[in-house]
Amino acid sequence: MNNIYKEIVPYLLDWFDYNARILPWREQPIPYFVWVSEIMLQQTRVEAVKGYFDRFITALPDIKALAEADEDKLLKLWEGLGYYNRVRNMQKAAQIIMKDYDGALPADYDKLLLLPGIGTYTAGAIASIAYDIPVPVVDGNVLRVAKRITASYDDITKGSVKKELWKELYDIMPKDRPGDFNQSLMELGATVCIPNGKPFCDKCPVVHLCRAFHQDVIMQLPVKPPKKERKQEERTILLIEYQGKYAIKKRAAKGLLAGLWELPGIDEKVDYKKLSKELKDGGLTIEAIKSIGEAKHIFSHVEWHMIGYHVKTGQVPAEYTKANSLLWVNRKDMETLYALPSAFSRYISYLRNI
DNA sequence: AACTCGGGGAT
DNA sequence: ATCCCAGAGTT
Repeated sequence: MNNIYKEIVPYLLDWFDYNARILPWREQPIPYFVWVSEIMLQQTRVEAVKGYFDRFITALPDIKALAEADEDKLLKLWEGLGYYNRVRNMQKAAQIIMKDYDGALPADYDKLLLLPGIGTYTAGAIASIAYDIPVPVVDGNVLRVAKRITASYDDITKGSVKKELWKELYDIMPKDRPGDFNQSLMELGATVCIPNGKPFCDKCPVVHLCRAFHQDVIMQLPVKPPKKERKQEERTILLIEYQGKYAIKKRAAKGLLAGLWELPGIDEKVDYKKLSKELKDGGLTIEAIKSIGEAKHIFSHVEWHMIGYHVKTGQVPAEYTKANSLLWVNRKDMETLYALPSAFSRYISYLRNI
């Protein structure tokens, strides 16, 4: 077997010894800490995670605390990180670990893989970093570095390509330092062999082995197919004020921003007149309606184009509150107790400045 | 295999 | 405005 990746191992380990970033979750490789950090890091940059990790493990210092945590508290700790099913799945896994594994993450790649929210990447990361088990990780960084080193034009979004790379790396894993090797590949991808912009090949410890560098095709790799366009959606966002409190609403348990809180609204853009009619039909007594501007929020595959209104009411029938499953909260509670995603930030900040 | 699921920083 | 990020689950 002629595996090109075997040659990079010593260079990457030596490089990692001197160039590893100092990160909060690297201070102690406690399995729970590794797990939390790896879940947070899924599709999320290191810089974004830094502000969340310490707060999370301080609030929920161990697996037992995570398993027993209140859902609103959990979501509030995750607010802004996105992909909220990550934290819900992590809690489900924590409950399974309490029940089946006596409160400790299993030191076994296949058992890790069975837990909710832990796929091939995260199982490999926990196994190698926390338990020194020689299994590889294949994330976006590893794919990019690997395809450049081999000057391969494989479509890295294909499962077969990821699977093949996993096997090739599995065969050359250094048994003494699997976690460091995996992290060195990702670290190289994040800091030297970067995705956007020109990589710093002059600082690369394996440039002498890099086929893309020698063929001068670095910027053409890795190969990914173009993504499809985002769906456009229009919404009206309402800041309904009643006796100094404002209405919020819990989103559906499935779909976008599942289970998070939101400002109530309408699934289309309505003008002053139509809004006025809709509210009156609902039984509200309106004292004033003020337009509070338009806003756009871009998700991965959807765009919201919003128009907002501040509605002051003199009377809200209990019927209306119930029919729309609203919760009335003051400004402070809205910001501190309930996870309101940043899609609404423009209107939340309007409220803050009243 | 294709879709869904967030948010933000760099370019 | 576009890309992509220490991906996983569902369809």
